[in-house]
Amino acid sequence: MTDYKATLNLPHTDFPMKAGLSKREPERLEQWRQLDLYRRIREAAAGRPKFVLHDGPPYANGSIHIGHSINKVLKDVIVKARGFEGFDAPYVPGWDCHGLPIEHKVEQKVGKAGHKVDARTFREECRAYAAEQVEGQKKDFIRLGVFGDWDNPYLTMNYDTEANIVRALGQIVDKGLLTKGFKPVHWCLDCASALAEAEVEYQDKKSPAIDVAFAAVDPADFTARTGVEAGAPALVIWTTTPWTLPANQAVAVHPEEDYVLLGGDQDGQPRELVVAEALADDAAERYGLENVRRSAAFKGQVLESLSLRHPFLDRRVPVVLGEHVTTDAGTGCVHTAPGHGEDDFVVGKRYGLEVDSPVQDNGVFRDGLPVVGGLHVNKANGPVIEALQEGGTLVAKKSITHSYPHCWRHKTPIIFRATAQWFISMGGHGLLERAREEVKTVTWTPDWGQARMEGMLRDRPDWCISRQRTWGVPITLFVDKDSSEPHPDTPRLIEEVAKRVEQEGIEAWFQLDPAELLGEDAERYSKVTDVLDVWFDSGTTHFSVLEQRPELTVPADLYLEGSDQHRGWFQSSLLTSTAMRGAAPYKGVLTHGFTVDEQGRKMSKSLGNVIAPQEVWNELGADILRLWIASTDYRGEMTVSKNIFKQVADSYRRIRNTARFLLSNLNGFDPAANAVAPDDMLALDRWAVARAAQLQDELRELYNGYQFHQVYQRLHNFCANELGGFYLDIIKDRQYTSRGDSVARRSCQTALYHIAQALARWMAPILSFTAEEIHEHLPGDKADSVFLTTWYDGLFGLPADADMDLAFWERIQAVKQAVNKAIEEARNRKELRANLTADATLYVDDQVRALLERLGDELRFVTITSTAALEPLATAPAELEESAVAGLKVKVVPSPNPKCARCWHHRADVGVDPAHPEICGRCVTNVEGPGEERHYA
RNA sequence: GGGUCUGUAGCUCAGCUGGUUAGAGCGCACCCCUGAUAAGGGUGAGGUCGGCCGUUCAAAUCGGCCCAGACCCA
Repeated sequence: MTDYKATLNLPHTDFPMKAGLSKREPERLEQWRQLDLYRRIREAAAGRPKFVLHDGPPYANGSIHIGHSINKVLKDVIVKARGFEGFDAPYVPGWDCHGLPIEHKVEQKVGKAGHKVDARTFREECRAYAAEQVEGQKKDFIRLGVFGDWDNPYLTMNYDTEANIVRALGQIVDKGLLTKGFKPVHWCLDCASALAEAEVEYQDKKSPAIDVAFAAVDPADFTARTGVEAGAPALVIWTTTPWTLPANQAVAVHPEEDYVLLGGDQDGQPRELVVAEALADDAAERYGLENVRRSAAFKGQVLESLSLRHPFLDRRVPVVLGEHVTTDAGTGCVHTAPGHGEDDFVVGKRYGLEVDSPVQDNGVFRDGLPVVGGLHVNKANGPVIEALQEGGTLVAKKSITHSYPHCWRHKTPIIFRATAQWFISMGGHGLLERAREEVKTVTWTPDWGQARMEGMLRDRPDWCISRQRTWGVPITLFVDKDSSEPHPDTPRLIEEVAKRVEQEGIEAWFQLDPAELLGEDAERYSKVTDVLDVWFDSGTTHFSVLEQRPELTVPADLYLEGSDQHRGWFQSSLLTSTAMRGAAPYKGVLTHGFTVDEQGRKMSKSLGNVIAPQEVWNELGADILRLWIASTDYRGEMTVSKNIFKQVADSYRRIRNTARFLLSNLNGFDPAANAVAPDDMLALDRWAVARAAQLQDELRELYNGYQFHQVYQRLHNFCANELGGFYLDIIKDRQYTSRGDSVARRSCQTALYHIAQALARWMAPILSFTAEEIHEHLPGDKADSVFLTTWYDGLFGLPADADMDLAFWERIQAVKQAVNKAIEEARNRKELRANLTADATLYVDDQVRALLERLGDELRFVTITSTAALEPLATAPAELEESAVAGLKVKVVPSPNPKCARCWHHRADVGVDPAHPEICGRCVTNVEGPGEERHYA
């Protein structure tokens, strides 16, 4: 038997089937580094329209987790896709470097500032620690394949950034938006500092729950207001923080709520207690009242300004009205201490109540106070309750477990405490109102982001930006020692300070002798030592980064972060930008969800369902991680598990092998010399290119709309359906058996070349490593990197007058499916094995005949059967069922003809040439004749 | 407890303004190939569209309630 295999053009490529990503990706990174690729891309894109995605700085602490990966990869996909779309899309990564978590880490190492080390040394340690963290995270971000200016990122602790944060504060002061206030803030007793809202978390806590009677000073006044006769009426409040009672200034009731006077005996003593009607039964039971009498109901508003006696202090407090009062629990009468609660503070302001804050920074009550003087708040509940008992004002006492704010670092309960703090006023110059207007100008993705942002801005309180901490950008103000007013020359002073900070960092402020700047005035002013909330640092990067770096612009085109940042960075950025320049710092905001496990639960160490990104790229490769991120709809929760990564790896292989097959069939193809002109290409090949062109349009639209999971779906389906299941299967015969340089084969290679070119770029934003590998294996002249190109412009559609248009080929695919089905049935009946052992007869009506006749003799190459004959539908054997294609029945029988040793088709003309007894006529001409002609497939 | 979301085959996703037997790819089962071979081709089985109640001639698509989950807030 002659070996005809040598006469075939079998596929060959060095592009490996096995990706070996975990090993190859680091090599690729090194190659990119040596190419100085990020800079090369910038050069190539110079002068093109800009697209600025501004990086929200991750906090410089800890190794990166899967959430970081999602965030950075989504950004990278967008930046790269914008590059292919023809934009100059720089990416300057950043880090958030000041703040509490770093202080905590450093405290564990060197002890608290001011105790074991001085503040200056402590800050140096913080700076060193943050720098180290930045390097660690940077290494991982680079490993993910994220392109950016990694040699020159922005750090909020860079001296110039610190200086510009100070300048940003200066602008806020200039606008008159900085105010000093005495307000209740979350106060951590262990931090001895105010906490940002983000630093507070809720946990269950056991607390005493007491009911306390506030007796009316004048029972006659009570009766006059309510029409209820009473000897010694008292309003009852319910509280879980007895220690705040010394600061009580009022009792709040709801104006529209119904209240009643409960009369009865408690342990033999008569009581006359005012509670909300809705809670009266509960209350009576809780108090163990006997012989209960209940008065007619009256509205809360009639009690307004009724004078009450403080339960254990010599103080008279009024009844006030508040919409915040609820009847969910308690009594409907609310203990009000403006120094210890937000609602209380607001009501207190309306009624001119005193903001009493008897607790000092260290959590200890001021000396000399009755009952609690000198006591720590954590030890004050007992004495307060005793005092109530003695005064007979304690009506009930039990213990409850409830959700209570805790410090996210110390995990200890925090308190509300009024302290002197610096605020950015939301009302100043209508800041909040203006910001709400700006929200409307922004494109939110998903669109509900707007509603969420608006909701959060609706009742936004003033922003407390001061922190009594060590590692942060200082609030660089000199305030009058008497009036606490900032120095009248503050704008100039702040710029002076900023210049020094630019040279020496924030230490310049802490070491500054006020006399240097103030001269003789230094006596009258003191330096503020508070530092800024870190949200101010990151919130002003639109100024300290976007406005400073020449390659960036304000507003940015896009901010992209997790959906928690509606309250975080998106908001701090919006507020400061609106305050400083009257406009939002971004044109668009995109948010992604958080990861959950297969049960839909969040990732946490305690649940043990955490997947480390490092593990993923070490085992499967960064491209698999990237593909997972792209394949998941980021708008909702993103489910992640080992199992899902396994599935993603499976689909990765499909895409990779499709590319590999394209490349292997480009063996011996030089596009410059061998490409066939579009008009000379075979119909099927032109169709394949046209489908690719169509797909490219879709993919571009999907990339532009940030719909990456759809990009993935379309890309994968194209590889599996149009290519694997149809085109590539069909062209194998022609590729392998026709003459090496025949039009039939070169036409196909031309199509494969165009598709491979396009495919590498389609996947490049997502599968960056693999795309570069494909690009590397492409024949012909090419750029040093796929990322130095834009979308492939070598694709072309079908001619407008094409006989075989897209609809035609769609019908052909349906016919092929019908044939497949008939073959499969025959195979199951054990009549057939391989497709090419089959002869197919297609019984067709006139319509289908008109369709299929256009392919002439080449129909059998499409059906991949040895013959494909057309017969009238009416002559079909009775037992044949109609196929899924109307007007078509398919009969498949084993071919009676001998198998050609070369092309494996079963043909009657095998041995037609005596010199080649084992092969068919077609193969003879392909082996030593002029070669067969193909027109369609 | 409040705000904003999510819930379609084992998995990842389509299903537009309500209208024939709810689709795709993967996975799975079975078959084929051995000239893409730790690949490739084919056929097939999988769905109470989270649940309940409504509106409607008609709902995965509209409304209400409930359940589960996420983020934010209290």
